[in-house]
Amino acid sequence: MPSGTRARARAETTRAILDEARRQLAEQGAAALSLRSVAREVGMVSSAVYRYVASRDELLTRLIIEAYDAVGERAEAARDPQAPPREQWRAVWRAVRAWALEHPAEYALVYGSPVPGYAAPAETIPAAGRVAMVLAAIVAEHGDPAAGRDWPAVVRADVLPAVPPALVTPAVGVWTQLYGTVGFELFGQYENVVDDREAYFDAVADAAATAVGLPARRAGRPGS
Amino acid sequence: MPSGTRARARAETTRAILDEARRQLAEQGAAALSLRSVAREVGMVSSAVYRYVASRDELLTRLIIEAYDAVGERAEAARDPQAPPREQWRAVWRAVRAWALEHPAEYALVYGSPVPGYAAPAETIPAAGRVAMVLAAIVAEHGDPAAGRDWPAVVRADVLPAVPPALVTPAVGVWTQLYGTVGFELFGQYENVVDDREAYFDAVADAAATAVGLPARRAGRPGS
DNA sequence: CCACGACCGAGAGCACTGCTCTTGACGAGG
DNA sequence: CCTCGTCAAGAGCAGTGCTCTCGGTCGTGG
Repeated sequence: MPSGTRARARAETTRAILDEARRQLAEQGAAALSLRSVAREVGMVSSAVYRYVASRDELLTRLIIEAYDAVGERAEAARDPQAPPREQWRAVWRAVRAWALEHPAEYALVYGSPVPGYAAPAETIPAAGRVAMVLAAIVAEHGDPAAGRDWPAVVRADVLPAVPPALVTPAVGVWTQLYGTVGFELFGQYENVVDDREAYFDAVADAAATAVGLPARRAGRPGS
Repeated sequence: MPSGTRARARAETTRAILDEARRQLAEQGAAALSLRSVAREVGMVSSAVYRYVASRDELLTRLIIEAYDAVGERAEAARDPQAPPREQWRAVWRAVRAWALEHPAEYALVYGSPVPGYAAPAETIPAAGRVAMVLAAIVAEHGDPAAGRDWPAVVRADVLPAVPPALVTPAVGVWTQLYGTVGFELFGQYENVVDDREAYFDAVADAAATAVGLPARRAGRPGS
């Protein structure tokens, strides 16, 4: 049985290491993250942090999971199930974009090109799907299957069980578009191209909503 | 005036360095690219390569430009201006995907998250636009401006002068979608999600063609 | 209550990296 | 022919990930 005192101290040190690592990640990016400098900042010698983190890769894995969870939480919090479908949709999209703009290095770590020699381990998978699940829930509840009639069924049916089969493929498409758009903005591809980034992003989100058959915004108030 | 013999030897050594660097990039990714190991493989000592390449960053910059040019060339070659618009479109999309699948590390270098501390210098800009120009040419020639009526005008009009103003914003959107889709496939996001990658990709390409108002594929032969 | 043993931090060390500076040789141009 | 620019080589600095060993400390089982 863990000792209590011992375990608490250990948890605190681990937290300090992870926090400092995330700080450095945010400031200089993933490749510049050095175990030695984390150790220095935390006040240990480099070999000591290996008692808490097996390797630099494992440190990155932990940061990846925390990042997935953070953006997933934001997306979940942004969704108001009472609001009209398209408003829910836009809120979630905006939440992902906002988080990405606030945490560019973490976003790059998670959705950018993988660090060479590093393959995302299996334990990242559940955390990775949280945003997708939020979007899928909106599609499942309000999507019109007719919107998917031009799409072939090339996606595994079981990945989004709640979504009407006809909408699964376009849903994957718009999921891709969300991250593609955020990534392009974040990595500077829209520099000197897109003027009003917010308006552009909202327009893409709206087109995506249409692609998965969310009902058009009504002029009157909903529920009439 | 350059000496001729001298200049030729210099050009050959430079090529050997760049080739070996690209080989290592392809095998182990950008972060694993080491100037020292390039030097070893080329048969020089590490300090000697600094006569040809100012720094590791400059080496990466050169590789980026070569990669942009390679994929741009492929895209240009894939387009047959005589073919029906949607066929041109699909051929270019497929060319980009094929190149990316053949050169994943180079694709990641160019379109993935930027290497930290590294800002793409200005000399990469012209090469970067080649694929976009090919797609823009198709849109300019065959796109129906009516397809852009739901899009706000939030993109600088001068980036794609040949494209009808109403289509500029959706064109940027589908340009994003191309790289988002290729990137997701390449970086493993479609693992256990998308079964038939080719069919999925073609479907996305076709939806994109519709978004920029390319005429629907006719049943009869064109030109009747 | 106390000794044992798990745990932990420190330090040295290995192999590697990017980059700089100095030294010596070679060969093309004046 | 001889000078001077160009080039390869080597040593060296500061940094990295990671391993191993050595003492000390502190919680826990007897």
